[in-house]
Amino acid sequence: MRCAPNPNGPWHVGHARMPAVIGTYKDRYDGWFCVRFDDTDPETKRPDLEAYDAILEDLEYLGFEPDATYRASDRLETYYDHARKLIDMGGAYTCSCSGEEFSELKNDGNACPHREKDAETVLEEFEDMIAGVYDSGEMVLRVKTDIEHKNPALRDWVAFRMIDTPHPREEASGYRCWPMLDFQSAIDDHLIGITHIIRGIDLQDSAKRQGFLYDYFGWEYPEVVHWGHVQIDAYDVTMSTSTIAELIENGELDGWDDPRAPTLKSLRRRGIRGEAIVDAMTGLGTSTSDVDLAMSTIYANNRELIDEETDRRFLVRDGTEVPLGGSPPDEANPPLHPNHEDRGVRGIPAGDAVLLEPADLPDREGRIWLKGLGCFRYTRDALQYTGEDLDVVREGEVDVVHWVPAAESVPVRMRTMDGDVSGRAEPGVADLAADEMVQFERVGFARIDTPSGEADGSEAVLAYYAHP
RNA sequence: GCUCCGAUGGUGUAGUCCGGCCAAUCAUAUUGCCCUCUCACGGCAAUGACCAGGGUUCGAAUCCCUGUCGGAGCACCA
Repeated sequence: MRCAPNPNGPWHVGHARMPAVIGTYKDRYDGWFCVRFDDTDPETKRPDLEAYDAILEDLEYLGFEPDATYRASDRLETYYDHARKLIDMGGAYTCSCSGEEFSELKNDGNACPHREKDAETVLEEFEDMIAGVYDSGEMVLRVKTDIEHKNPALRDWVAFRMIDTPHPREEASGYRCWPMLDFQSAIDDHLIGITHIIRGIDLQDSAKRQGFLYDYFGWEYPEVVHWGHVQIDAYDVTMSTSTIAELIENGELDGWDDPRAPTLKSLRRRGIRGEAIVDAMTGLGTSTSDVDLAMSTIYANNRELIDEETDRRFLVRDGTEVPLGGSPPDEANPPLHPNHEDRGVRGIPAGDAVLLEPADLPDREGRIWLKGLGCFRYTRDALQYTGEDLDVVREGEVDVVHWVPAAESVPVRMRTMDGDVSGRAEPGVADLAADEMVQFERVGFARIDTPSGEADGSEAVLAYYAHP
């Protein structure tokens, strides 16, 4: 099987579907899969030189390693050779009709005058195309199919056209005569030995178009499955590489890994495992109708992967400072993980005042349980320690909330899909290393991106929010 | 206009080929209860779907027709 991306940027979440499915099938049925960059349009779908590696990196993040990697732009001579053979068989002709002219003839089921040229002339003109004698738009090579075919989309389609703009890859920059996807892909799929093709419904007619080529060459066409488009809820930004690139260009997004961007790099930075995405994608199956993937499915998968191994911490967002009174304990020692007492506890000094999330501030004379510390009554703008037993929590009389000391907490900047959040975390968070995951209790899972003091000019720990 | 394709709960999916075991599977989401010093994890429960209408049949989610809705192609894009 193959994954044939157009290298025009790093992958968005939807791109994960192809490797997820074919990679999973490969593992299940002892198969083989390659990545083939279909970079045969240096102009309208101009490849981005950095995208080749970016895509391979995204693939690695998802947990797959291709058995081989190809670039169509390395293989022009192969395509030319097959075109020559096709011309010899009388299966193609050079055509200088304008797109409009031809389209009109074609829609009426009429052949253009160039269709009946003899193979020799066609070959000569094709060699001129390769030599770059023509300018863009002057000449194309068409595959002779059936000009009266009931589906107009299949009638005498273009196999090669002239493009004046040089290819961005230096190795391919000399070519001017480029194959269209249907020709390139058809030849490659056979030569590479692809047995099964999965592609989008936008390419529904491709197999039928390419079938004419396979018939000329006497080849057998691979099995094809078409699937619909995937949409993902939870994002304001469209899943389109060019749209995302534009938003980055004009500064609305910080980059491909901005948490608001629906890209794999973004999910990766938030600490979501590739496996969680792959499982969600394979769960979509391969139906031909369009599907909506709920981000909550990816989150649920990820939570299952990381919950047991992720330690707990406190983070208070936009904290309100409240003084403490009544001689509470000096320090709280909640466990690092409630299901794993053996991992030990964290030490959180209480100090004279704490920060609470505004929504957690109790009503006047109301009681609240600061987790790990004890029960307090909110009186005269201060929290007075009541010394009550944990039973008040067990009885459900008092709500348990998270908190941090006002003095000894560490500043945190947490980037989320909905914008940045600033807050303060318990002291231990300052010692966490980059890439560690934490669960901020009652807030959610997050990935430590940059430890305190390491970010440029910032004392704050930089974290990326993953999900609840 | 011409040509393809599709339609199962909020979302995804199984079942459709070879009609009965489907008063429809599983997951996720939502709600409630239990557990818990987290609104995490875990346990239990509830809500919730075969696009519509005809036909064939003893019997239709499954086969046929029509309609409705949705998607795609008819590019010198991929």
